[in-house]
This record gives sequence, C-alpha cells and structure tokens, in this order.
Amino acid sequence: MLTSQRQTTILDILRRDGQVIAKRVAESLDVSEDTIRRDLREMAAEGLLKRVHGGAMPIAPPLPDFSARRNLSSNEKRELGAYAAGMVRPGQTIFLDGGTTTEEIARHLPRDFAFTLVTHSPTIAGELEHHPTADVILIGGWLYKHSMVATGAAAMAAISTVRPDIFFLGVTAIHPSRGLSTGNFEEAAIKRHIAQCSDQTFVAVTQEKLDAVSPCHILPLAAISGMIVPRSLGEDSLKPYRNAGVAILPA
Amino acid sequence: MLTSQRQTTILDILRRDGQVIAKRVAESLDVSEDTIRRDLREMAAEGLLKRVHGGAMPIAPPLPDFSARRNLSSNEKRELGAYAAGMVRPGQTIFLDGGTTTEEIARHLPRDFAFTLVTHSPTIAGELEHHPTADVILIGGWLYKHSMVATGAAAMAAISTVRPDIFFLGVTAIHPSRGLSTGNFEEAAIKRHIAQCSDQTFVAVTQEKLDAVSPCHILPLAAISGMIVPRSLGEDSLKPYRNAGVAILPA
DNA sequence: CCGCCTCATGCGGGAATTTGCACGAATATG
DNA sequence: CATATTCGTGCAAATTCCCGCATGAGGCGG
Repeated sequence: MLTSQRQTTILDILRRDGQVIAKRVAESLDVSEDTIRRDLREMAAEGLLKRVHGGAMPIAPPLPDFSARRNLSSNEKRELGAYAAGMVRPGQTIFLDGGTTTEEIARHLPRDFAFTLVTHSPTIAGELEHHPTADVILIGGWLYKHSMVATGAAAMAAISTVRPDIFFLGVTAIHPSRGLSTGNFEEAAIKRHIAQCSDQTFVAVTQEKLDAVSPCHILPLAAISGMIVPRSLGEDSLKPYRNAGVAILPA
Repeated sequence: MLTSQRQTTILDILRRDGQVIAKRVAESLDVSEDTIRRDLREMAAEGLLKRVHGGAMPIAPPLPDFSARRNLSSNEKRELGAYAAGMVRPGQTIFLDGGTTTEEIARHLPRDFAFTLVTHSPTIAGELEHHPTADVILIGGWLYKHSMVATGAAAMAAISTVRPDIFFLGVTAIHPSRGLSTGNFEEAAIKRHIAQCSDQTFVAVTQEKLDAVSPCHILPLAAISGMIVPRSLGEDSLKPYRNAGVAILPA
C-alpha cells in the first residue's frame, strides 16, 4: 500500500469518525503502529491533523450542535459498519443490501486488498465509485424508489448468477420468534432470495429494530449466520436472540 | 507498446483506482519499473499526476472532485438537458446513458406524467430517487468505475430485454466523418448495443466535443436520429454534420 | 544499402525512502 | 505511586528511486 494512500485513508477515517486511534488503524491497514505514528507525526507537521496521545484529532473541533447530533444518531451505525466491513477477506464476494446501515458498511470497506462487491442498490454502488480495489457488480431490475433497490424478476434472475460468500442484510425489524421482516413484499422476496444464494448471511441491526415486526416476513432467525449489534447493547436485550440460537457479534 | 498509449493507460488506472503503483503497472504492462517511473516522472512534470514514493496519486485529492464536477455542469449542459427532457412523451420508455450531460437530462425530466426510464448508471438512477412519476429500470452488470456504468455480458443481456423509444446517448467526441466515439472499448460496445435496441437515438453534445475523435468508435453519424446542440453554436461548426445528413436540434 | 542520428528501453549501482523492531523515556490511568 | 500504554529514536533490511550507459529499433539523408 502506498504511503500517501495510507495517509489519505487516515484523513478519511479522521473526517468520518472525528478521531484516529493509531493502534486500530495499524491493525486495519495491516502495518506496524510505528508506521502509523510516523504518518501522524508527518501529517501533524503539515497541519492536517492534531497529534494526541494514542492517535490524532481534527485540527478544528467539529461544530458542536450539528455534527454532535449527527454523530449521536449514527455512531452506532458507524460502529456496525466498520465491524461488518472488517469481516471481509481478500478475494471474497460480498453482497451488500440497500439501506443506511449497509451504506455505512460500504463506507468502511477495506481499501488495501481486492474483493468483489455485489449490490442491487445504486446508492451503495455510488458509494463505491472511488473505491480503489473493489470490483463492483450491479444487479439491475425494477427500481423500488422508496428504498432504492432493484427488484422484480430481472433482479431475481441476476442474483441467481452470483454466489456471495457473505450477504450483509438490512432489515427494518427483527424479533426473537417472528424473525426478520421489512415493509415491502418485493423487497422481502429479494432479500430472501439473496440470502438463499449466499454462503453466509449477517444482519446488522441497531437497538430500535430489536423486538419489532414489520409487515413482510423475510426469513426466520435460524436462516442467518449471525447478527451484528452495537457493543453498547445490554445482555438482557440480546438474550432472547441468543436463546433462539443466533450468533451475536458485538461490533 | 507505444509510450503515449502506456501513459494513457496509466492515467486510466489512476482515474479508476485513485492511485498508481509503479511495480504493479510494470508487471501488468510487461515493461520494467524504470520505464513506468520515467513515465510517471514525465507526467508529473506535465502536471497530470502527483508523484509519490511507490507510484503516483491524482493531482487533486478525491474530495473536491465531487463539488468540482457538480460545478462543471455549465449553462450549456443545463440547456441541453432541459431540451432533451422536453422530448419525452407520456408512456414512453427512455434509456439514459451515463455521463454528466445525461445526468442533466435526468434532472429535468418531466414530473407531471408517467414514463419508464432505463439506465445502466447508478448515478443517474440516484438522481431519479425522488422523481414522482418515473418508473426506473436499472440495468446491472460489472461496474466500470471510471464512468460509473454497468458493462459486460450481463449488462448487454439485460439491455436486450428492453426496447426504448428514445436513447439519450452521451459521448466524449463526435466527428463529421468518424462519427461518435468514446474512451473505453466496453463502454463503446454497450452504447452501440443500446442504440441498436432503441427506436431513436439522440446524442447531446457540447461545443468542446465537436470535431473530436476518441479511441473507441461507437457508431457512424448515420445511425443516430439527431444531435442536440447548444443554441449558441454557430452554423459554421454545424454545417459538416448537417451535410452528413444529421438532424440538428438546437436546444 | 549504409552510416548516422534519435529515442525508448532495460540494467547496474549507489542514494534515498520506507518500514518494522528494540529499548528507554514519556504519558495516561487507577 | 504503580502499571500499562504509548512515544520517540536508532538501526538494519527491504524497497524504491535516480543516474549513467549500452543496446537496439526506427527514421533519414546520402
């Protein structure tokens, strides 16, 4: 990986998360902490960031109200996204569902090795425009505008031609006995079909989706390989899912 | 391989990946790293890229790219977009090519009656997210990131299943005798195929694309139904095309 | 056809850069 | 104050860079 590319990535992380932790970046980019520290020192000298013990902070503190609120609402999702993206291995084929949570996964996808990304969401595809190493396969079909994903027979057929290693599924609701559900019938059918074509299916859910049910059933809990949840979630709220035999992955 | 061709390839890689790694390019083009380094040095001197240890990076960081390109949509392009969008009739099926000019068409599409829009560009599809009356069909395939359009066999097959009334084609160059051309072979093949599937094909071109030729031929002028040009364009620059039998539509 | 020139290319070698590791100093944390 | 990270520096290995040179292809005038 190029030094400048790495520094660009660090800046990206800084802009996205509002902070950089040397150790974590070193792990995620697979270089020594020394290298990251050197980068941070160098970039601090150029005035690109402020060096602090353990990592770095933006040169100018973010605006208190707006970005604070934004951070608050999506911090959880960012965590989920980063964790899920970290599951990707070189050479794998990943299917990314549409939705804001999966969009967060797209933003955090590793940039230092090659993999194939399949999606039926033009929004997700757009996120990948400047990704340096991902091969992107777009699934076409009738565009369901509410959630901006391709659906219908054409999409189903196209999906059948791929066999993803991992499917990151987005849902609107998850329930210990009623399983996964969403608001639209076509969408549900597509998600089910993708899951059936995929080797593993992981669903990333934030707190407000727990113990909820939406009109259209997608899959039972038994059909998924695991659910990715915010680390902040208490054991109490997770126990019903654990009891149902679902693997819990705290981000 | 020609030097200039190699340098063009390097620029393509740079645009596509956001970085160039000398070693990798040398392997893939089967020349010594010294040659690539010489190219990079030369191109850096011309201001085409920024030399970094291990390869090269784009001259401008990818961040301002977004706003810069958005600003680039000049009055000329808006005119063209509005005029082309005005050609759409209720119930028709419209195929929109990828590109900044066609994006401008997407922004001006009529919102007071229903029609079907087909596109192989996730960017264009994204523009239609909040369109009230358009049915959007997304064509899937391998995503060519430089121009953000789906290409390849899957895209070709999907295109064959639709029969648009109008295809709004985007090109990088148009020439009185050499016809329409673009920078990428796959792209050219896709555009040609769409045109063959469509009832009518219109190309919208701004002044700087006139009398130019790009590496990959798409179609002869005889194959298009008309060219949409800025109203400000002089008769002199249009005469060669009029003589070639092309219908000229001043926006 | 020949000699001459130009230019791109690959190669060798020394310089420069980068990177990971080790070790003592500095800093946070309870 | 004790302990655990984290930091900075020196150092060695690896990689990358640049310069000069030889080779060979292609162009051009004689």
